[in-house]
Amino acid sequence: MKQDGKAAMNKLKKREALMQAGYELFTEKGIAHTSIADIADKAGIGKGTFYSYFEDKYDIHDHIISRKASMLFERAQKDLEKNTQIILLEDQVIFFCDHILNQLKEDKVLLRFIHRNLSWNVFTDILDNKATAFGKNIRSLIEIAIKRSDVKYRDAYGMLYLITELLGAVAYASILENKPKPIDEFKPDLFEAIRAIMKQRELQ
Amino acid sequence: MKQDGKAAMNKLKKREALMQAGYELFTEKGIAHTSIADIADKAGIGKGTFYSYFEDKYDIHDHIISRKASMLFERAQKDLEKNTQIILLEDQVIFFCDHILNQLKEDKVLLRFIHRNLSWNVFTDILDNKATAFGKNIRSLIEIAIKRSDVKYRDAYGMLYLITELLGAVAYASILENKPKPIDEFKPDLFEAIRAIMKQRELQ
Amino acid sequence: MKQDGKAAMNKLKKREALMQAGYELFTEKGIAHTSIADIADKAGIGKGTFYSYFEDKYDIHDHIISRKASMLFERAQKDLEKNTQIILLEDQVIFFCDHILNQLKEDKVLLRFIHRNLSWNVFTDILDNKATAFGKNIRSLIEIAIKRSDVKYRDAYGMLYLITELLGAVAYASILENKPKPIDEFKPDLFEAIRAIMKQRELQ
Amino acid sequence: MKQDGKAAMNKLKKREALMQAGYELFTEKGIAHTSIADIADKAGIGKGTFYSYFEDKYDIHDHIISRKASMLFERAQKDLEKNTQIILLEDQVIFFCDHILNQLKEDKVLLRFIHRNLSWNVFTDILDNKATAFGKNIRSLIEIAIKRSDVKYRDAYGMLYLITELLGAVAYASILENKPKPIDEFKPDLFEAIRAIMKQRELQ
DNA sequence: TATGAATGAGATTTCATTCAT
DNA sequence: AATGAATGAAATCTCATTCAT
Repeated sequence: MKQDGKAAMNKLKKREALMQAGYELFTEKGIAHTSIADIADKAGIGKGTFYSYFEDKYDIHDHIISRKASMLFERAQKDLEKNTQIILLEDQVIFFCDHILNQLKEDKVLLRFIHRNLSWNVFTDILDNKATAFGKNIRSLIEIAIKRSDVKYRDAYGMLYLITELLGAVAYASILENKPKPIDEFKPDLFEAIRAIMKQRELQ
Repeated sequence: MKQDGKAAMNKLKKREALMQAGYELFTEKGIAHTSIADIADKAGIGKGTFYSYFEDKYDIHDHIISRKASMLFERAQKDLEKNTQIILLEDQVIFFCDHILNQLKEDKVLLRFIHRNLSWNVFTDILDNKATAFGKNIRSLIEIAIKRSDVKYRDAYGMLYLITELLGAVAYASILENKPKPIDEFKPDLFEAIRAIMKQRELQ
Repeated sequence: MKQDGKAAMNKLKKREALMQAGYELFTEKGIAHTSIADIADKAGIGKGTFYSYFEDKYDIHDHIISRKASMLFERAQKDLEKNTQIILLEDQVIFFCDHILNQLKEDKVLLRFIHRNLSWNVFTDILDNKATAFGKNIRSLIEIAIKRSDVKYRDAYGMLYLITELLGAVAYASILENKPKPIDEFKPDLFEAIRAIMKQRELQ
Repeated sequence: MKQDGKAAMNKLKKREALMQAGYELFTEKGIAHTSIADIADKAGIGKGTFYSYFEDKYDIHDHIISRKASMLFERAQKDLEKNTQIILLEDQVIFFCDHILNQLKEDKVLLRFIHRNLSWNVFTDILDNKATAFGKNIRSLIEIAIKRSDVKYRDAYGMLYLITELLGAVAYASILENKPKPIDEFKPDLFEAIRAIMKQRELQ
């Protein structure tokens, strides 16, 4: 196990390269038509080497989803922090959702990738993910926001989960296929729905 | 035209056998690990014969989804029609959702199968599906319900789609993994969210 | 399972071709350096087809051993039947052993192949093998020989097994490496040893 | 020359560890399904380091066989020396064989390992093996025994080889599978066969 | 000297698809 | 029309060997 810093760094880089290659290929061709050889080739890494990093293509797929979804949330969180004038939790949630929809609209490849791959497990993974660029994980940031909020909500986490799922479920068809409407027309509906859900969970 | 009734019946039976076999295998092992040979074998049909019924495993998969989701909706619709005392559209929607959740709770195999497979396309397919047991398709039934309702809603179809997606997105983790809560505890939250969404879309 | 004669015949021929190819390759290069592709190629059969006949290369290897050892015994048995003037069971056994050694001396490839692969299981397989060219299996022929013999032996089958093992154990080094002596010099020793073993098991 | 005693000891220990690991793995999974990585891992030694001790897995396999077979013979020889009252060479041989069978009965792993791996070459290797715990090698001990014996045998070494082979050929199926009989029932037969072989080679 | 990450040749294995029967 | 044997491309996966550290 004696591993100097350089070697460890190199391993991380290779892992990164594999995930990036996998991400591109999975979105281009789908997991069914992507082979491990494809991924290794694109990453500039030997085929056999793949197996010291991931078990199989489903394993790397899972890891990429967590990673990508984390980044999505992190970026939204980061920008939210900059907008210190948004005070109400309800407004913060809407800002967050809007931010994510905008990211997905800009990065349709990403959208195609995480589509229908958000789940409760991934959601909690993200919340607790220590491997973020921030010092703090997202869960603790959310906790702070909930605490600071004057308005309190019944089971706030459950509520956020519900909202996340709704967002994920709806984004794909709207952004990529304009169904039932193009995302910019759909947003008002969606945000109203989200506000309605939150309102109805307000305590007192 | 030289196809007698018996032969046609036989063809239908084989198609049925293939779909049932596919349904079981896809649920057990996932589409990635199910081969056409597996399906044909389980259906007791020659491998080559598969191709006279479906193009490939993705084709049969799509058909099974439509079929299963249709049945899910049909049963709920049927029971709804029996309960003539439920008059408000909002209550009808809740009844419908509850019915579907109950079905999925009883038939976890079905849940596992349709999980992540509902989409706008499937949704509209179902609405227009002529191959139902009813004389009328579901869309026309919904149209009638909307027309009869005293309360009118902004973009009723979009609203129903939203609700469907929310339902599908949330059912899996709740029923199978009790996350974030067991479905029976989660239902009140969910139904309140749905009512909130509807309320906020009421016209006038 | 409806398989006409022609198709069944064809399957048998393919099986035969695979076994012959396997036999040649295993003796040329050893099992470790023979791949399934090699075998299929040499047999003029698709690589994938191999798997409808045998599980893996160890499976076909076992089948070839049984087959080849059977043939070895069958030929010896056949020639023994022709020599009706050899009456004593002891002489028949020696004739049998001599015949086998001669066959192995002539067919060193075969020797190399069955070397250290005779075991009690293979031995009994051979005795009961119905798939011989004869109408009768070897066991029943031996039974007849034992019954006819005036001299009776204690546990005749165990005795034959012992002799077979001794023969198999010794043949390789002697025929192929002249160790401890060339086979023709070694035979007298060996046959005397066999006669000694038999003598000492005579009853009465 | 700059190799101090400690380093040399360490090398020996590693060699030992590799052989022990190889022994266990070869017995468990067979040589075909054991990789060099497996052996090095189990020995707690780097994969690359394997190559400073052995050429490949066949090389280490050979060394283990010699080693294990040597130990088997050595132990039998040692105990034979203690029993000074066994005077006749024939009795000594039987004692020796009995001792070996008992060892194999107690150590079925060892039996499984050396099964089908005894050969004339291994036999002579053992006889001349200088790397035994004794000061003297086994061959010289046997020579002494032969010289001392009043009864003389035709080609004594060839005779011993024959007996060794018979023993090896028969031990496996009898001890592990009780075929054709459990070893304790089979022993009388076997020993009588051995005595018969020896008797018949007595000179004068 | 020892290590183990990396390699890629080559082995095994799967399976969609064809096609003679 | 139905079959399932045959195919071989392409996938997965293994592992002996090298070599920078």
